Amino acid sequence: MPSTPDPVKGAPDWLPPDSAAFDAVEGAFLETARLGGYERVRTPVFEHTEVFARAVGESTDVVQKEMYTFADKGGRSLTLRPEATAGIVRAALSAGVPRSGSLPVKYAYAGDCFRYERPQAGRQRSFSQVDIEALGSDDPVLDAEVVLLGWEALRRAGLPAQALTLRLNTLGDPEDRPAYHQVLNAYLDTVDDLPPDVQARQRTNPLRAFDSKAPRMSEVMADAPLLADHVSESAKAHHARVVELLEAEGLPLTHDPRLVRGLDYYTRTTFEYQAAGLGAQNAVGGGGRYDGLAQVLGWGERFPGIGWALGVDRTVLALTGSGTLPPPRPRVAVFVVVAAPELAGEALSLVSALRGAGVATDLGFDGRSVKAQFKVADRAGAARVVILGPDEVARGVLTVKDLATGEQREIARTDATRELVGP
RNA sequence: GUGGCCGUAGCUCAGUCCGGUUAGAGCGCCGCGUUGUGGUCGCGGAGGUCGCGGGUUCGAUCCCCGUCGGUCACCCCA
Repeated sequence: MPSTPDPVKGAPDWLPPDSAAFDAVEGAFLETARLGGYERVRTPVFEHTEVFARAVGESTDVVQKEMYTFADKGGRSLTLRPEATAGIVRAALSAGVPRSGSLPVKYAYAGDCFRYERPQAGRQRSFSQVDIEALGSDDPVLDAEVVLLGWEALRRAGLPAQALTLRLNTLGDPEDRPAYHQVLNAYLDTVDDLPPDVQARQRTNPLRAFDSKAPRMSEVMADAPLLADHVSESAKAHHARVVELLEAEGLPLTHDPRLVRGLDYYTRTTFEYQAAGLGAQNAVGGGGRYDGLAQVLGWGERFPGIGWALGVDRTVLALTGSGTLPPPRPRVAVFVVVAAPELAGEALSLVSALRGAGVATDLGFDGRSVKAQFKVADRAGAARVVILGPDEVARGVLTVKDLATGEQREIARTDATRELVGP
């Protein structure tokens, strides 16, 4: 017995009517980016593995256990992107953008990313996000703009403000890290029952101790020295300016000194948007500044940047949970009922002419009864049905029925496009 | 990678605890009630290897073991 293949674990399909919600959310995000002057970029879904290993960081979970890495037939190690920023920055560097254009450049991106994780509510192995990246400026005004745009994008997608939380933190500069790591490790060494995973991270990236959700660790970390208290004066001033600007805009900021993102490239400003009604995975978006990323990727000079990623799937989920999904639009405006099978060719010509005039139009197939075709028209959400039968053809007319009112009239065949355009 | 819960019609589920002749419901789908007319209503119909494999039994959707899949959570992130 032949059997159809199952979908790949964690790789969701989007079919109607759900796909309409997906498009609406992605569209709202991209439109917000466009209004902010961000231009669309596309980069490949795979990169050389080292792009992510270096950018995201060897010590991260993403690189250590979540990447789809494979060798191509030329023996290159390639990886399906687990996130978009690294590839976009790499593309900008490949094109010599730091030396060629007026800065900052503003990029927007939409597409799928891939991480090998156990799926759960709001988390899939193949997921879709929209990113914006502003490259080539370390102006705190830019930080504020980016954070603000993310908020507006989520609002435009339909999430009510009261369902959203915005968490903000600063991670300082890379140069601030070694001294702080010493302070933090000294503190952690005073704790005698550290969980093994935290002990392991102490060497590679002690900041990740803040990530641990072990009950014991929440007590421990409550008293831990905070990075925000050990950053340079310029980073502090930068953060203060960002906060000042965002508060002036009335954004409901939550200061979270323990917000440590799981990607190593973040510096200074980091933030996360959380939505209600999502289950355990409640972040619908996040981002931050990554002033050291270009250099990690081998660029010889400083090339700062900042951006966010918003989860499309997760936002659809949040909208579903809060019952604020917009109703899907009708599939077509006009439906042509073919009252006799031999008129199918004539019907196709009519449909084609209507489409040419910008009217979304479908027609009946399979020689089904007029009654059955009307049902299809109704389900398609058509406002009007055009009946094409032997009688109409003989007299050079069309019968047009308004499905909402039930009114029916005849029009001349030659007037079809003019009569059927519009409401 | 670890753990809880769950796999019965296209979908949502009942039945399984106390194994027993043709496995049910609602929705959806198809047709009929109009000889060319939808949404309501009525009637009829199609559709199921009860996830898969093995075991116990006279007999398994039901009990046992294994396996695969789904789901939620941990870890972590969008």
